[in-house]
Amino acid sequence: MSVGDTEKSTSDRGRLDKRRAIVEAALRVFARVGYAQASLDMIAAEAGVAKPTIYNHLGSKENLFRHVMTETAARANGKTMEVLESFPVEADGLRPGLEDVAGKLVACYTDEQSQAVRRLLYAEAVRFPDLFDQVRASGPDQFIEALAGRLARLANAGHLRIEDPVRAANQFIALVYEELPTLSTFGSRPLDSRDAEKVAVAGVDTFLRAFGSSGGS
Amino acid sequence: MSVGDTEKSTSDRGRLDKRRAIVEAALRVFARVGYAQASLDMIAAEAGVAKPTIYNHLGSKENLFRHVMTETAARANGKTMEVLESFPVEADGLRPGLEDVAGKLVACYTDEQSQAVRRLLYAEAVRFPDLFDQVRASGPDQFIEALAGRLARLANAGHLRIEDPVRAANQFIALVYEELPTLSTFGSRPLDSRDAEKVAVAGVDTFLRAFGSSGGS
DNA sequence: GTGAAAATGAACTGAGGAGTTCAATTGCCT
DNA sequence: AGGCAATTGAACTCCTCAGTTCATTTTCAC
Repeated sequence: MSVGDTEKSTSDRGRLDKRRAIVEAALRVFARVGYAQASLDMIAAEAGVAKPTIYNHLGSKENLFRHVMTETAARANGKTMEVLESFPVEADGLRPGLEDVAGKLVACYTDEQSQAVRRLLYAEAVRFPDLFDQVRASGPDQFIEALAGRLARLANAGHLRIEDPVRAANQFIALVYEELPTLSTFGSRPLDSRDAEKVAVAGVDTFLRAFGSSGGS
Repeated sequence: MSVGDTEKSTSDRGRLDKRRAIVEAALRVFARVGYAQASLDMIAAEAGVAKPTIYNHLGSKENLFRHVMTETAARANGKTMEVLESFPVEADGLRPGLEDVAGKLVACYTDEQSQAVRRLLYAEAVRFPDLFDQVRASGPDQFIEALAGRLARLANAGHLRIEDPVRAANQFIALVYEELPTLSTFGSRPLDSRDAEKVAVAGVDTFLRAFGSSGGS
């Protein structure tokens, strides 16, 4: 019966909206109960859609999962790469600049969808090893390279003392994220944002103690 | 559902060799295919045991999984704690001492069973959140405390400049493990031990650049 | 309006697996 | 050798769930 469609935003409503609703609902359900425990009836109910519609759009449970993962990961990775746009390029304001970047990275990392995808990828790494590789290649690997480039520029200008930029990039990430995964039980537990901020600042501090060229401050 | 367990679950019931065979086989099967995909028929076959024997010993699939996880985790955690026994206590030989510890920690981390347990815990964190907490509390959390204590002693003797030993301990771990999880696709891929060793040495180097009190080297 | 494409719901199939039962057998202890 | 507990295998119950079918209804484009 007449759905009282509150939103008929654009032209192509029927099919595309259903598809988006399905994908979004699927992410929520997968994140909540895991791949194996998620039934298509659950997802259909959560999306407000009939089960055959899911098959019309996405073919199979496995394919739906792949779509959800790659799509969400791509969005999350995009946001992470954007963080580098505010990466400091001069010695002036280096520390606050790095702290800013670190804080934003932590925010990206602790983003709900981002954590959900990561957790699901780890969880299903046995079942979908190719998915894991694909997402990592298009995300973290590229990010590390980009970050290494920024660090190398700073080192080149004499603002940091770094021999191996890729390694330094990895260590920057490691220090900034530090124990976030354990703190949040891999995303299955909320994380206090003040704690996260402290970890990020402390990570930057240690990074600068190790790699800073001037006094450090 | 099942029974009032008088909870002599661990021993007493049935033959010991059978029980051990079951638990060992279960770990292998769970690690290979994951919890949901592991059927008790598979495990029974792998253990060379009849299916009812599993129920005789361990009651249910869920209980079997819990036993396997806690038991294996306890063994792995024990080995990790042992590493601290060789932790350096003097400035003399500090760097090689730390490199030795770091190398041993990486070895513990990359141990096959240890990785399997970690992967399974992450994978099933949604289904068994309490298991995750339990294992972490009896393992990593205690280890961090112990490591912080050792670092604090070194700092107190003036061999390191550390304000917050717990944070320094977390950062030590973060630097030493660095990107091991991603390198090995969370344990689902073999890891070159020379790479791992390099990561550990580089981690110690950065740690000492940040926290060392003398020249460092 | 009208018709085609899409969505719906409900019922159905088939596979796979947890957990149980039981009569027959094996292993162990004395 | 006798006896008891543990083990075995096979068949069986029950349930969940992916994926399908189809007749009916909704949606949208023209």
